[in-house]
Amino acid sequence: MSLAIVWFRQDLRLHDNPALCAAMESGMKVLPIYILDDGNAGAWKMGGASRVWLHHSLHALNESLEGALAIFTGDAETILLKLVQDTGASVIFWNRCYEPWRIARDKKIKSSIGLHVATFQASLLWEPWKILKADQTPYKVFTPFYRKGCLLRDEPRAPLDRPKKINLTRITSQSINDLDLLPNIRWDKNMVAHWQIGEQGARQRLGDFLEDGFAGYKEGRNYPQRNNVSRLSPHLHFGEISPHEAWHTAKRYALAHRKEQDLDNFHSELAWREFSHHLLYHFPHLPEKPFQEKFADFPWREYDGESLNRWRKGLTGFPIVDAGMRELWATGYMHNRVRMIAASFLVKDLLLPWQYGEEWFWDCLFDADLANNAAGWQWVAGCGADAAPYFRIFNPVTQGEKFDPTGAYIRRWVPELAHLDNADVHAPWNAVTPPAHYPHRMVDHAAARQAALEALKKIKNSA
DNA sequence: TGAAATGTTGGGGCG
DNA sequence: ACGCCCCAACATTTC
Repeated sequence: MSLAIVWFRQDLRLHDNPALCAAMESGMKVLPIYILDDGNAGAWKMGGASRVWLHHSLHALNESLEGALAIFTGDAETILLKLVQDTGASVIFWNRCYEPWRIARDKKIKSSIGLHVATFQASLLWEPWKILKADQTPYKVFTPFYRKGCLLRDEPRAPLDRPKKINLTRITSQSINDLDLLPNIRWDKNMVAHWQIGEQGARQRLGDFLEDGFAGYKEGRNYPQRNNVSRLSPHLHFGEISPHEAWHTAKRYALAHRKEQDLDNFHSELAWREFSHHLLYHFPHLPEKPFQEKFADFPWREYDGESLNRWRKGLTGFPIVDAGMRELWATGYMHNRVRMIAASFLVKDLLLPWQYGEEWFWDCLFDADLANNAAGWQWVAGCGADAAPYFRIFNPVTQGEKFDPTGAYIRRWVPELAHLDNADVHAPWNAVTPPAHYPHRMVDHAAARQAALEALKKIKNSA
């Protein structure tokens, strides 16, 4: 009986897994594998938090596969060539990935492996190369991308069922623990307690979100202390649940509960994820270089380790910024509204290059995703496609008052401020007795805003 | 998926 | 009664 290899990558699930289904339908025995391929990732080797998540997610997947998941580490091409030779496998199935380095690597493998490779769409709702404007160039603005490019095409396919019985085969390989994904200093333990990692947890999370937080999503998703965001991002990144599943399950729920408005907004957020991947696919330098070329001359401040560290550790003296940075440190996640505020502070108040923030998020976020992270940072910095205009500068006090009106989010993550009343919790320097153990604000926002606008003038008129 | 500065309007206090 | 000022509330413009 011939053998099919199913190469799991960013699709660590059994439900709605087209590569796995195709392998099943082939009637062959199935060898499921995972390869940790750091060498080919270049500068974008997985960050610390991502590795922790991966460790647990692989364990969960392996359990679903009755312990049959074979583990390898090293150059994927070398490993696959040897594996095919050793096992006599006759076909490889995988679901497509979209980071530039993975595309290049997979393309190379396809041409060198010498046997049939079947690849599938599983991580995106629309393939980036299919969504083009009439002139065959990629969209650079979200709304037409989504409304004309995506919505006017076919609706995303319905998710596939989990295969009932998989004809698994086992080989000896490394174990997941050999991958050394957990840190030596165990900072990860409290972080993972906030999550249920793995396919089961991902499906549970979607269900809980629909029950507890979907109604009022449109409005509530901006308020970090509320339950109105899905928190699916790490699960989606690792493919523990597919975007198709999220799209259709939310739709079913929304139609049954008359929540069409919230559905539109939730779908639109899934589409922002599509848009980020679309941009990265068509503009592979997105993680390194400003999308708008004139920003190459932007007068960023010199590297300043002291300021950068205060931002990283949540010691800027601006409560909403510090709360976000500490939420990130403690949970591997930050609410989206707060990401925008904290990111804006780094690039506009501190005038430090967005790439510094991108690197920190890459290392700390459980949902660290090359496309989303790069597109998000460029958006905030004002140098991205369809970006916020540079002069749109967030005021951390105003944003805090608007989106955390009771200060509940700030009090949760910055306990030094918990005793302040609502009038002072967003601007503790105004308190009659400022908190003793909280840093004074590291910049004057009004002055920092002026400096940022000054800096903008230097590039405004260049092409 | 901003905020601040500037402009406009209209009600009320007051001489 | 009337004009004037003040200023909150809202709208528009600018960065």
